Amino acid sequence: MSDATQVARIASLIGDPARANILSVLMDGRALTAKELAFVARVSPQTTSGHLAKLTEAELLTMERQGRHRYFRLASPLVGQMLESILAVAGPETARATTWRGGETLRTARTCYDHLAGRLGVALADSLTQRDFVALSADGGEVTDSGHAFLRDFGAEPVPGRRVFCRPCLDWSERRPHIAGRLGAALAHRCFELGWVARMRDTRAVAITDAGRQGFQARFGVTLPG
Amino acid sequence: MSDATQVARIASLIGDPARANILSVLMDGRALTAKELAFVARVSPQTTSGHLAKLTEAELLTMERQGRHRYFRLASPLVGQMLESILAVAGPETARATTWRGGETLRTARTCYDHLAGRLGVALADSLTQRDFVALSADGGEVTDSGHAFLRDFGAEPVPGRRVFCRPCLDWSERRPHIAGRLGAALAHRCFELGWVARMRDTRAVAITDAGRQGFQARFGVTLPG
DNA sequence: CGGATGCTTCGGCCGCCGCCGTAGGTTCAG
DNA sequence: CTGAACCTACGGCGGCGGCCGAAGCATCCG
Repeated sequence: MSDATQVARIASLIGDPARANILSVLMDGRALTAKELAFVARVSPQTTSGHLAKLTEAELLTMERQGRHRYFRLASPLVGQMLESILAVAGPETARATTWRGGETLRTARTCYDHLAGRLGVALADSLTQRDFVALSADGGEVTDSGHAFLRDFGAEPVPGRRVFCRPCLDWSERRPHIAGRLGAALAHRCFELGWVARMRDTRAVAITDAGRQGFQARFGVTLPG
Repeated sequence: MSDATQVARIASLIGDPARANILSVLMDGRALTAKELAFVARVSPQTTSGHLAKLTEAELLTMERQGRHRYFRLASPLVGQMLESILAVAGPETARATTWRGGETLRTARTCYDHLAGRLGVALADSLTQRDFVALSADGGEVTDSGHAFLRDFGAEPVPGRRVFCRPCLDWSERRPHIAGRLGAALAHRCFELGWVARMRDTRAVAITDAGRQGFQARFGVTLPG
């Protein structure tokens, strides 16, 4: 089976509006039940069940039983990365379209699978790059010695693992890279831990708290609009 | 309209096997005619025309008229990046092979339809241009008198035919033009004939031989890394 | 145990879309 | 001007696949 056939197989799965809704809402890395996903997909639970079976079969999602609930989440960061790259292509259209509820909030700060994106994510990447803590290239990134010290001090030392350490991820709304990979995940985790940002319901947008505004200014030199 | 709807719109376009074939074969940055694309898509020209219209409408492809031909290419590197990320999900083993094993080799030298591309292809174009053997413009190219003499001496006189004689082809990895058309084909053919380059299995990458390294240096003034 | 909840399977309906044949517009060669 | 090559527009056919109602398992609760 050729590469193109595989691409078509995956893309046709994402190409259905109901399934695209499901995948999009799972992009923040959370795990949701079939019923919740039926709601966001705006189709009946029966139909949703079929969609989820297909997505799981294709290894775009993973499922874990928990009592009588079934929780679904993206199978890997690769899937989130793929969705993000499709958004990057579809993005200009979205930007041209009328602003919808939450649009501006999403552009300010949101989660991208397990790291921070939007203006906040890009600003953090800029800050780290400008201070020579991180060197970003087209297809990878490295943390400098002083960068490691800064991260240790900040409390965001990435956990060891096989996953790529630091990777630039093109931001669909800002059209500039933010930091993904284990480093991106660690940064985001620490920001949530410090209460600098907080998840919002039913959206990937995150709220920046007052403490966050002060913290991002003090530690990263990033000034965010109040 | 939500971002998920946009994702579905783009993905459903890619989700058709014929269109996936078209996009995949264009991933190397070449521009192909509708007829050629009909062949790779394995559907009739009429059907292909419809597909190409949709892909162009969605700004995944761009089209330029050239006489009675219509050349199609990917609208931007973002589109190629998106396709790669889908491929990364579709076949981790396949993607790793293309990205890692062949990545650097592909960038160094590869075939683009029937001519040479990558750093080698761009370097040859630069050499011919700099010596006033070839004059490249945005939508075509001409060979000078001294250029014809050089080519005759080199043994790469293009065969007569209706096909475009000399055409700049934007190089996917280098983002600079290399030489396509009958001239590009003749050059590539002669390089293979001289044993300067050799095809590799299951990839568009080509290997540059030791004889090639010396030859490219002597005849074209092109120095290639060992 | 019986009812409620979460989820899946099955079956049938229906609309969308990919496909090609025919026909027509445009460009180029002789 | 004639014929050929390239591409597109239109119409009708056929099948894939999304959708829901009804029914069937699994799990939890009282």
